Amino acid sequence: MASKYTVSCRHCGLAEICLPCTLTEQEMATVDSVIKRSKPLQKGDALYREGDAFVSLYAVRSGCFKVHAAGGDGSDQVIAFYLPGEILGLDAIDKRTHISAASALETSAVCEIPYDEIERLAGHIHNLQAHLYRLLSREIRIDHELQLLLAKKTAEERLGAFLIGLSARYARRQLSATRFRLPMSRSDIGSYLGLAVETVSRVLTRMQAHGLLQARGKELEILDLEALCQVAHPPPASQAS
Amino acid sequence: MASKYTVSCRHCGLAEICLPCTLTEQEMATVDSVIKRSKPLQKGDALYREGDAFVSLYAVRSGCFKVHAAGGDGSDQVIAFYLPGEILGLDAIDKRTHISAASALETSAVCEIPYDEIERLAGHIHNLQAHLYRLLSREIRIDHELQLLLAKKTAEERLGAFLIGLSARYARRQLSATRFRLPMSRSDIGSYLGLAVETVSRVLTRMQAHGLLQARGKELEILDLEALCQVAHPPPASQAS
DNA sequence: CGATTTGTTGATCTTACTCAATAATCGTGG
DNA sequence: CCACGATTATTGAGTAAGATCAACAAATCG
Repeated sequence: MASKYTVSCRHCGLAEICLPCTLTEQEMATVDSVIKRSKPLQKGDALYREGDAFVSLYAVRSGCFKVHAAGGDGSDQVIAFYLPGEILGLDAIDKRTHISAASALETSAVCEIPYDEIERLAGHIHNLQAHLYRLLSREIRIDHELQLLLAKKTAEERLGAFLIGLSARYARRQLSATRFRLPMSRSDIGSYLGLAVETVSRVLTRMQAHGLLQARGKELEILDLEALCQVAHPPPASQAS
Repeated sequence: MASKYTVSCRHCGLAEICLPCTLTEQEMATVDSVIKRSKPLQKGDALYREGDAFVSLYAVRSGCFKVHAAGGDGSDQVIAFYLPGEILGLDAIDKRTHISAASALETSAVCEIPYDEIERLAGHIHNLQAHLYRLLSREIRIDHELQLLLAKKTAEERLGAFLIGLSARYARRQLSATRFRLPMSRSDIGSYLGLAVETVSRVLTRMQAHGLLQARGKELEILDLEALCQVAHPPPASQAS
């Protein structure tokens, strides 16, 4: 008899968050048995560094991580943010080496998923195999969506789309879609979106002035999600004033 | 006895191009048997469209494809280019729907890899399973590298890095790294790199004036790969004049 | 061979970057 | 707990890079 579960240790409480997959009780227990619960990381701690050997995937249990890599010019470019229920390290499977670093943005905890073991299990459990393919595919899809976001020309569009995306991710976790804490700094956001810190700050101020949101430090409240979507997705060749 | 082969139909002649994987002769034959050779597509033809049901992955056999999606503002944003030996459609596995379209940039041919069948085979052939994970992981890695490229501020850096990347991909196929045809239009390049067509044209002209390359229409010759790398990877806080 | 698309070049303007100064927040130790 | 320094965020002024608009040239295609 198959029941709805999730690929992640059950003690993590991530059941509703990861992609749902259908495994039997026994299969689920087998998967659980290879997943380790790691000790928490403090703000700024590295989960892994550029060049580290790839051993495990990590499921964020709590907190938030940024994945970042050194750009050619010495700057540290943010590639992605990971919230609870999301999986880090998928880009390292191929080369068996981390090409980017992952750092905690606040006190965070992860589940460690030793890759060789989960891959071995996938050979026996077909639904697990299919689940992992979907997980990787989803990451690719998200990356492609980000490219669309970054193609948006104005700073308002980028930041708007970014905030809407964050909101949706919190909502998926049953948290408020309109009131949350930005775990990352303005400069992380800027790096991620290809904008200067000052521009991020200015755009937030401007959005606030227009009554779209309320930002006090890292606390954010979206006051007009509708209008924010308008800003992020401008209707073809027309400005709604 | 296992021998070195590649996941792709043998009649495609892609043996050196795709990720190498170790399969027995018999396993290789089984994989080959599910892969179909499709009829060629003409320039502008769609391999699949946004919203199409996902059925197969496609290995580019000859020619070139662009993957593109409608941005919020109605524009058609280029997400990626695929050259022979590269696999299209990996972003659609999760949702079973293509979220972007793929179009031939010139007369092209593909091998069709029915996903359900290859996934089923992966359940039996462990090396194939692992190979597919690496394939997906590589796509994620490439996307992350692109993000680093797009974070590069100036048009020169982006275009330089783009051309170097293309050069490397041609070189991997045993073709000239310094003399090749750009299969895509200037406006495709601009869309991909987040630049206006005019900027792409101007930067190419400028690079030509500096003796870095020779561009006549779609024909490109890199005259000074060393210097082009300098342009793409500017040394920290110093301008080489 | 003419029509249409694609590419180049020029002039102008806007956006976001840079530099700079100030303000708020955070973390730490007295 | 509060004061201190350090980091992070905001705001302002000036500038530069690239977008846009426009005209023209070249290539492609039927």
